[in-house]
Amino acid sequence: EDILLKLQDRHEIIKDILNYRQFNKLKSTYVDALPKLVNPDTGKIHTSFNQAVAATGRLSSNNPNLQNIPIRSADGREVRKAFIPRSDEYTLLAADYSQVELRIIASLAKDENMIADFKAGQDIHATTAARVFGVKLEDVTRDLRSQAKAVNFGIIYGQSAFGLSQQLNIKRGEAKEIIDAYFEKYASIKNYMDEQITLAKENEYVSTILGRKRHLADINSRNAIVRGFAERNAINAPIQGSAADIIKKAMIDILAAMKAEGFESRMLLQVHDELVFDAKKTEIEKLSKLVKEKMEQAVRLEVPLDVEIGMGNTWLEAH
DNA sequence: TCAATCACG
DNA sequence: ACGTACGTGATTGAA
Repeated sequence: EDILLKLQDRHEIIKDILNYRQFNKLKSTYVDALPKLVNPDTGKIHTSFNQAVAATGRLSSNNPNLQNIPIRSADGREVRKAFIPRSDEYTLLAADYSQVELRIIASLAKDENMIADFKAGQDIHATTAARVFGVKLEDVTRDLRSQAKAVNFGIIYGQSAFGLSQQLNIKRGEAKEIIDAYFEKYASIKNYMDEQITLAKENEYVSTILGRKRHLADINSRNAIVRGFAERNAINAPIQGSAADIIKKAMIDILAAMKAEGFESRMLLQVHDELVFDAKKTEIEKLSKLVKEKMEQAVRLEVPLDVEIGMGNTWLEAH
């Protein structure tokens, strides 16, 4: 798909190929498959959540996977509208962590610039653009913000100048300049990343904030390619895994409180940084407050955690 | 059984 | 010179 997108101007058939593939995916994986999975006894689709599959400590979902229901494309969003509350006495409530992985890296790295921006409630991709491109916050264009966003995401995964250049369709030299500027402005993040790799090489594992380990057997490999993968895992796993720790603790705290206080609402789904509830309308106010509080207070970081709550008659509307 | 593809965070 | 951004699951079609 990446390659076809880059070649789109070179032949008129490319858009049709991509379009066909998109519809084929939506039809086979969701539109045709999901209705067959409705349990006749409950009238609902029931998924499984796996606790010991993902190497970082995330949950995964299968039979069917309800963690990859479409949302990015307009046609895909039609599928999401099919997910609705149990009855008209209920509504769907979605609670999302905002920028949780960037908050975690800011906190773990103790990066004063990024911590200050999160504490001030700033638009983090915009402030990154201002710092990296050396412009005033009010002069950050849509394009600069979008580039800064790509860098922020790339950093979490240990992306190289080559990877960023491919992502942004720019020259490798330009990508290198952007990354150099980033690490100049966010020096603590560079230090943190180097530290994780050093720790990994010493211990053959890295750890999350709540102590989960990811073993990295290949971290001292003499094969540079194999080692490179392990080094990117050493950077990413503590971040992705700490986010998983945080939402898991929040889920436990929420469930305990809901039980103690006799809620009829139900926790339905977890999608990595989001929880979805079938919320009894009479409980909405109490439930939103409870969920937001438990998610934001699950752990104490150097920056506040921020949770956005939405409600609606479909899963799409709840966002 | 495996690779390719593409849906999500 | 090498390859180049992390983590998943479902579907399809060839081997």
